[in-house]
Amino acid sequence: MDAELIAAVRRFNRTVTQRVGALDDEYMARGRPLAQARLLWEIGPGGAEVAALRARLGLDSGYLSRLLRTLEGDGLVTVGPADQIGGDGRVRSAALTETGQAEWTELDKRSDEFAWTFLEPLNAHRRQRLVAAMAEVERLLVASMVVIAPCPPSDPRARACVRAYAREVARRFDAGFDPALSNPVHDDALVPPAGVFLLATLNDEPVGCGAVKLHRDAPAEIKRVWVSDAVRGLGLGRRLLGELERYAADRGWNAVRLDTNRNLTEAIALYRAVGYREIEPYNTEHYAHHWFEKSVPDGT
Amino acid sequence: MDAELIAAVRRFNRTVTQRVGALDDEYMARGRPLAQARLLWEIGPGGAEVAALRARLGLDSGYLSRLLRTLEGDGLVTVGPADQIGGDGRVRSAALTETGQAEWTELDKRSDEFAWTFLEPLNAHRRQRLVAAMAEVERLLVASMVVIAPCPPSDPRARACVRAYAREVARRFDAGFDPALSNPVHDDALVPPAGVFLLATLNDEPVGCGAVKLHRDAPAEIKRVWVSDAVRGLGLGRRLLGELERYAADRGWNAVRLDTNRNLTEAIALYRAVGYREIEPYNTEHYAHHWFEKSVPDGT
DNA sequence: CCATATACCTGACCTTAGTCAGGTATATGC
DNA sequence: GCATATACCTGACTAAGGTCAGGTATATGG
Repeated sequence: MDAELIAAVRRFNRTVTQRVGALDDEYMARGRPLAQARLLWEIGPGGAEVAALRARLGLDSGYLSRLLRTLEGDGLVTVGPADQIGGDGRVRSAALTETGQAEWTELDKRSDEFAWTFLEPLNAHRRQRLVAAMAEVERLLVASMVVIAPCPPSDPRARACVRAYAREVARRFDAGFDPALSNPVHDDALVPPAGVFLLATLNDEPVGCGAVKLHRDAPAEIKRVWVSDAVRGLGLGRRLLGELERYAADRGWNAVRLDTNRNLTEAIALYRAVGYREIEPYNTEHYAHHWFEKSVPDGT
Repeated sequence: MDAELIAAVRRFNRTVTQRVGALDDEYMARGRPLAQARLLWEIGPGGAEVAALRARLGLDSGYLSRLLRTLEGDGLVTVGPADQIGGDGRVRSAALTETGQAEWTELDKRSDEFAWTFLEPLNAHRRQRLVAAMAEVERLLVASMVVIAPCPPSDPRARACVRAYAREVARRFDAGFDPALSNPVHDDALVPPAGVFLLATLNDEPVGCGAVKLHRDAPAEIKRVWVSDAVRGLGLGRRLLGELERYAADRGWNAVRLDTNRNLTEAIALYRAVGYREIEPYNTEHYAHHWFEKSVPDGT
């Protein structure tokens, strides 16, 4: 741990996040309790389902209900059944009344004004620099906010990742990608104890994935490592690979291997960088040009 | 107002300040109420006077007393008379007990760990970039956190600024600076209605100043514009000049003038940039080589 | 159709944060 | 030495944030 870097981050946390965060809250609140203001904001002009609000704001179900009743009492919000056709009759949905819309617009305006207080004292050149630096901080902090956790391959978020993976290889392989020509991977093989599917999420949105199959009497096999464009270049691929290797190692496997297409050059570079070495083909995957193996240290 | 820049700042506020700020609080709190944890932190290994804590944390006097009693009750802090020799007998000072010291060290360690969570997933190169971007954001946000307000020239913070100003010109003038050779400025001339002294503060620390004398039957005269190294290059000098000009204009003066030394090149560049034009000498200031004047629009 | 799960709700309750009106002891200007 | 200000304190009070144990209505798997 580099003490100087840590000190710099701490200074930033103190002066920027604490101070700006507190001011932002004040602007947002406008005399109203902050929790109410935030909720009003999250409901937004388009309305939102109660469950979604609960998840986004991380509130207790009872607490959220009470907040909604208060906003209803103030004539800012109406809560009614979510009117999806044939939808779940228990689900309810909150929408802004006309007064609520006006209030939301006011909040939006004040948020703009608050942001402007940072830009206003600067000249055009420094404004650009500030915004660029903010974007850089934001992007690099994203790396620490990505959560990697096991997930059933049947989960809609997992499916979304695999579809994105397929779309990407279709775009990059020389002759597209036809799943029928490729060795199939069954869900069952990616569910413990046969293997695992890891999902990487950023604020609960899927941004990457990876899977490993624990073959009987053979090295474990890594499949479907994919990282969303939004978070590429932040070391997520490396982290996913590491977690998959550790998963296999912890369960007694001492080597992992994988196949890949020659067009995925950054992936190949990554494999080499983290210690994979090229081996003879161990399967007949139609789209593979390279096969790699890495021995993984015992998990004990 | 540039909508794109504003949107970028708002995104930053949302993802960085809100999220990181909230996490930082959690780390800090460790099960203890946040206000207590913050107070414990602010007391620090060296102890602190109660008044200083009140100012730094912005707490109500009664509330702070109660927090101190709680920490005392938990055996973390002792509060006793501030033992300055011949000091004010009303002033009291808080210090950490041994347990309190241990707790403080733990908070410090956790703060380090929290900062490390941002750095850890990045490689060395990106760590440097993150820290550099954070420093840039911090520096540019400072501009919006500087508060300019009138202040009696006898205020200790005003005196500190004027001393810093004198030190700086002593360093930069060709033959040093001897106040006895320079036209004196009396405090009375910088107190309304004769004139005003403006103090620029950042978190209540003085970081700049400027004064204007409202001469009878003559243009107003700007004196002692100084900006601390810590905030130089953020447009504070320009802001101070603008406020001084407005002060004079609002009171019926339609021109301001000032004298300056040839070595203060950035100041001279600033004067020209904001509309001052060079005039014949209007006084016999020993250290002046240039005299400037600007007409200021009526305040009505 | 029954058992169980889920989505949302209500009521009871608690802690934390913070304000305000005095109170006591010391300092300060005249 | 008196009036007034100041530094810190106590007690009474309030609002906000939040938890928890049920309750009701709808969904779901067998």
